Amino acid sequence: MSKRVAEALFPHITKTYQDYEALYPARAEGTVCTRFAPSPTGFMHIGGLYTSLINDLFTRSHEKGVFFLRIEDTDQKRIVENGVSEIIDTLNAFDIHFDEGPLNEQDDNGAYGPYRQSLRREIYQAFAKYLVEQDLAYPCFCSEQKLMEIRNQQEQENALQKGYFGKWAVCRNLDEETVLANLEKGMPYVVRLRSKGQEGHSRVYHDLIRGDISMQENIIDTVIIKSDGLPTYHFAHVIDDHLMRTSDVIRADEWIASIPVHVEMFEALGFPVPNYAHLSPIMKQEPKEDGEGFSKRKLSKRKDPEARVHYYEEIGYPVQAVLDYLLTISSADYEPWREQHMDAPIFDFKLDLTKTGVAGALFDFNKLNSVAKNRVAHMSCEDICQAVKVWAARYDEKLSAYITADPERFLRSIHIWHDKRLDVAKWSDLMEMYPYLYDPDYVPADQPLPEKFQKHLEFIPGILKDYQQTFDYADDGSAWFNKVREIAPKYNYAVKTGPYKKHPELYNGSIADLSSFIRFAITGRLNTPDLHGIIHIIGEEEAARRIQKFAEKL
RNA sequence: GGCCCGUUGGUCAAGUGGUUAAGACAGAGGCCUCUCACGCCUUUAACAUCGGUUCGAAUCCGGUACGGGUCACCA
Repeated sequence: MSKRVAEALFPHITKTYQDYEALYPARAEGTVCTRFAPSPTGFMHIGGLYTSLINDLFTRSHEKGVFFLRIEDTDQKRIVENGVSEIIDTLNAFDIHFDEGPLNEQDDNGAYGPYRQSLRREIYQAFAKYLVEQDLAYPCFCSEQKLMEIRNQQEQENALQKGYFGKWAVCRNLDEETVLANLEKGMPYVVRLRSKGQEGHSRVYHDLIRGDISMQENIIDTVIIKSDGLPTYHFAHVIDDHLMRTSDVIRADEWIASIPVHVEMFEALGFPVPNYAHLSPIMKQEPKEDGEGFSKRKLSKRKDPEARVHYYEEIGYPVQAVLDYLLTISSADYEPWREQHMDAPIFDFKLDLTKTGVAGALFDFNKLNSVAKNRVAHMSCEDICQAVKVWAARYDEKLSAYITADPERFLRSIHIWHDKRLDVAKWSDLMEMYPYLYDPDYVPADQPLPEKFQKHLEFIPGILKDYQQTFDYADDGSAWFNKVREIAPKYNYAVKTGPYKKHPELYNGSIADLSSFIRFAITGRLNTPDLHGIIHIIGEEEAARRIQKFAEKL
C-alpha cells in the first residue's frame, strides 16, 4: 500500500533491511558493547570526558567488551573544523581509548562503520524506506510556520500534551495521491514515525542506574529524517546502536525523557532494545539572580572554565588525578578502592553502575585539589619530573627553560616540595608557590616587608651578617640549623620556642623569628619548605646574593 | 504548565525497618615543630517538610516544598 510512497521518497535506495542486517552481524555471544557518541562541536566538555570514562570502565569491567566511538555529525550547522580530532586527542590525553571508531578526520577502524553519521545517510534512509513501506512512517509536508502555528494553538488551548500527534498530525492521514502529487511538485518534507502509542498509556522502562521508571508511552510522530535527508538524533541512535550491536547505552540523563520514543522505534523496526543507563551531570552552584540563596545548574562551557576538559591540561592537573576525581564524586565505592590500590590502573576498578550517583554532583575544587595532591604525592620524583617537563614545554616557557637548563637540578628541587608534603596539586602551582626556586626574575627583596619584622628591625642586619659569616655550604641540614641557633643568644633571641612562649618578655624574639629573617631574605616568603634544601637548589652564590640584597634594602 | 527524576552536615557520600546516622574534602582547636606543610589527636555540622503504615522509619506509602531534566527538522 505504501510501497509507492516509499519508492517515490527513496528511489535511489536499493539496499534493504536484510542487506544491512547481514552486513553487520551480531557480536560474539556475551559481548558487552558500549559507545561514546559526541557531536564534533568544538572543545570537549568535562561531562563528555566523564561519560566516556564511565563507558570505558563499564566495558572493561566485563569479560568481553567492545567500546567504540561514533561521531554524531547530523547537524551540519554546528559542525566545527577538526572537531573529530579534537575529541580523539582529548580523550587519548586522558587515557580513554576506543576499540573501534574514527582515528582522525578521515579514517575509521572497525567492522561496524562508518562511524560518522554523516557517512551513513543511505543506511538511515534504507530503514526509513522500510518503515514507510510498512506504513510505520510517513512523509510530512508541514512547513516551519505551520508547525509554529500548531504550537501556538496548543499553547492557547493550554493543551497538556504538546507536539505532533493525533489531530495535530495533519500529514499523518494524507492520502497516497496527495502525497505522491506533493512529492512530484518537489515540496520539501520530513519523514515522521507513525506512532502507535496511546495517550494515557503508561509503561515501565528500565534504567541500569535509576531502576524502573514509569512513563507514558510515546505518542508523538517524531521526525526521523530531516528535510536535508539526514536523520534526527533519535533515529540515528536507534539505527546505529542496533547495527553496531551496542548492548548498553550509557549517556547523559537529559535523554531519559526520550526513552519512550527510542523504545518505540526499536520495536517498530523489530530490533532488540539495548540496556539504558543515564548519568547525572556535573553541576555548579551559583547565586540566584534575585540574590536569594543558590541554585544548581549544569557546568557550562561558556560560563565556566572548569567545564572545558582542556582547562585541566592547561593548568597541569595530572591526568590520573582528574580521572580519580571524576569517579570519586560519581561512584560511591571508588574512593575506598583507590585508597587500597593507589598504584593500580584505573581500569582495574570494577564499575558498578548501580552505585553511581543519581543526584547530580556539585563540582568541588577542594576535593579535586585534595585528590590531586594525593596523586602527586604518590608519583615518584622522576615521574613528576617527566610530567612537568612535558607540561611546561607547552604551557610555561619560563619553567621549561629552567628545566632544560639543568634537568638534574630540577629533579632535586622536586624533593623539596614532594617528600612528605602535600603541597602541589597541579603543575602550574610550581611557579606560583615556589617562584624563589624556579623564576629567575623573582627578587625576594622586592617583596613587601612583613609587618611582624618591624619590632626586630634593629637586629636583623646583625643577624644576617653573623649568619653569613658562619654559613658553610657543605653543612648538612642539622649542622646548618645549629649554627643558626648559635646566633640567637647574642641578640637575646630564645634558642627554643618553648621558653619563649612561657616568658616572651625576657627576650627580643625567638629562634622562629630569627629563622624567618633568613627565610624571607632568601625566598621573600614567611612560609616555605625546608630552607636548607632550598639553599642547596638555588646555590651558594645566589643565596648569598639574595641576603646581601635584602640587607641592603634594610 | 504537563511528564520524569531527585532531596542525609558547606561539598561528595555510606546507609535498604531497630546504628551513639560511617567515611572523605572543607572548617575549628590542639600536639609535633625554625615557618609552612606532613603526621597524629580532638571537634563543629545532616536524614527538606507534613501526614500515614509499624511496637519501631533516614529506610515503606501519600501530600507539599525545593532542585534538576524534558516537552525542536539540536544533539
